[in-house]
This record gives sequence, structure tokens and C-alpha cells, in this order.
Amino acid sequence: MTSTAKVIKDAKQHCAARGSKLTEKRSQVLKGLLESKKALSAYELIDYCREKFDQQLPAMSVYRILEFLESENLVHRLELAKKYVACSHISCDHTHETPQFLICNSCNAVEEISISNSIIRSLRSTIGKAGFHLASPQLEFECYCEACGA
Amino acid sequence: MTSTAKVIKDAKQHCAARGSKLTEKRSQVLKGLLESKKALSAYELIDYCREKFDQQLPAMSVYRILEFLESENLVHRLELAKKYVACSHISCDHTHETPQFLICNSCNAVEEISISNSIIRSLRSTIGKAGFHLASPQLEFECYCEACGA
DNA sequence: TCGAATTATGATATGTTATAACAGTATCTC
DNA sequence: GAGATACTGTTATAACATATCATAATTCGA
Repeated sequence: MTSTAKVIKDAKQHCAARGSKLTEKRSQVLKGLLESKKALSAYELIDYCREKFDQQLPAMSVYRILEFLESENLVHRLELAKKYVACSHISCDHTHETPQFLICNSCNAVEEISISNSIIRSLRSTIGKAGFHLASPQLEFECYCEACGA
Repeated sequence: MTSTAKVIKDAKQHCAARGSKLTEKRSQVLKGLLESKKALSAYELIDYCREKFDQQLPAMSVYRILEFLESENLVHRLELAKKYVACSHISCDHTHETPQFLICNSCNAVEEISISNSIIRSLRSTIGKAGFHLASPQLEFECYCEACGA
């Protein structure tokens, strides 16, 4: 079984366990994100599914499907890049820490990392002193990857 | 002289010193950002200027003007919120550190803060280990402000 | 098992942010 | 005053996203 197929199977079980369903179209979209090595915008994903899987999806459906996949923690939405990536831990059994993302400004490569608790704590404290608090612990950083340098 | 008027005057001098000009329309746009207490999108700014100053500006001009103001460090563009704020240090004479921004998800209030060098260093190092480096030292964090709580 | 409720998807229109391309006007400089 | 440069206007369009209403599929209780 290919790695993608395995992840899809795991994702299906994950959904079943939560009383939801990974339908055919949903799994196509997830497959698209898994097979593409980089973050894709909703519209890029439509193109990708049409080309690779001969699956014609309206924009509205893709957005709904992405929303569903995100609610199942199978996909992360990158606010900064306005793109989407498959969670890199779908097939892990351990519970997940909050992901942080490094996004290459140039090629959209995405790295899912974990920032140490102590750094996060210091950040929170600095932000708290200004009278604010983080809306989401999922931080995103605009970067350049090794290949794109710059 | 009102505080806004003073800032506009300082901004004018700042431009003059750099060989550029804060024209009437540019100063209207800056005034809009100064008087609005929150971050505004380009299109919100158009509405704001029309209502407050009876100044009709096409979108294209506003984007060009914002670009100019940003190049003069009078305005910051918030990538995450897709909005713009006046720099809160226009009338200071000291040189500015790289700003970091806290943006309220709900009311778009913006706080310009400075994060300690040690935190920034740790972050950079974590990011570097993943083979990436920050595209810009201007970090932005989606938050909620005190009033919006949540 | 029928039919109502729920869930999933389709279709169309529109909203929001942003840029491209080209034209006209104002200002500066020699 | 002519030519260069800087500023602004106009129109079209791209990219990302949501609202709304319609239809198809599935589930689930009587």
C-alpha cells in the first residue's frame, strides 16, 4: 500500500471513530494535499484534482471540504499564505502538539515544526503585557527555505 | 495643533529630508490611518477618506499611496490581517527597532510592540534548525485584545 | 420500509484584496 | 519652454473566499 493510501485509510478510521465520514470527494482533496509536496491554495487544489484524479470540483465544495478536513485535524489552513497543507501527523498515534509552520515565501514549501514551550511561554508573556492574548497557538512564519535562499 | 496635524507635519519633514513628497492625497491617506484607531484595509480606507475628508480615491491610487507610505516607513502593512496601520513612531526621533504587531481578530485593534532580542534569537535558531530563515523580522500575531476577550 | 431529518454536494452570484496596463496631468530641471 | 520624472486616473482582471438557494444522498425512527 502506498504511503498516501495508508494515510487515507488512517484518516478514514479517524473520521469513523469521531462519527463523521471521509467521503470520496473529501478523500480526493486530502489525497491532493498529501501528494503535492507543498501548500496549495483552494483553487490550485481544484486544478490538481482535475489533472491528477480527473475529479471536477466546484470552488464552493472544495472550501467546504477543506473546512471539514480542518475540523477533523487532517488539514491545516495557513492564514499567512492563504493555502492549505495536509497534517503531517495523520498516521501517528500520539496526541499532537500545536503545530507551527514555516512557509517559504518563494516556493511555498512548508515545514511543520514544534517550538519549545519555553519560547512560547516567553512570547505569551510579552504579548500578555501588552493586554493581548494569542488567538491561536498555531503560529506561522514567513520564511525562505534552504533552496530558495534569498 | 492637533496630534494628527503634528504627526502629518513631522511626516512631511521626514519625506522632505529624504527627497520625497507627502502630497495632499498621501497625507489624506495617512491622516485616515492616524485618526482611525485601528487597522484598515485599503478599501476601508477609501470609505473612510470619502466619509471623513470628502476625498474620493480610486483603489489603485490608494494602493500606490500605501506603497509609498510604507517605503517611507510611515505605514506598516499587516500581512496577516491584510490591513494597514500608521507607524506609531512617526514623531519620535530615535531610530526604530523592527516592529512586531499584535492584531485583534475581532476589532482589528493593533498594538505595535517590541519583542526582546533573546526571544527573537531563540526563534531564529529554532527556525534555522529546520533549514528555513525568516523572510522578515516583522512578526505578526493574531490575538484578541482585552476588550474583545474571547 | 416509508418518509422526515440530516448531511453532503452543486450552481450561481457576489464580496474582498490586489495588481496589470495604459493614459493623462503636474512638477522639476535644464 | 521642452523633455524627463513623478503622481494620479481609469479600466480590466486575477486570486481568494463566502452567501444563498437548490438538489442528491444517507440515516434513522415510527
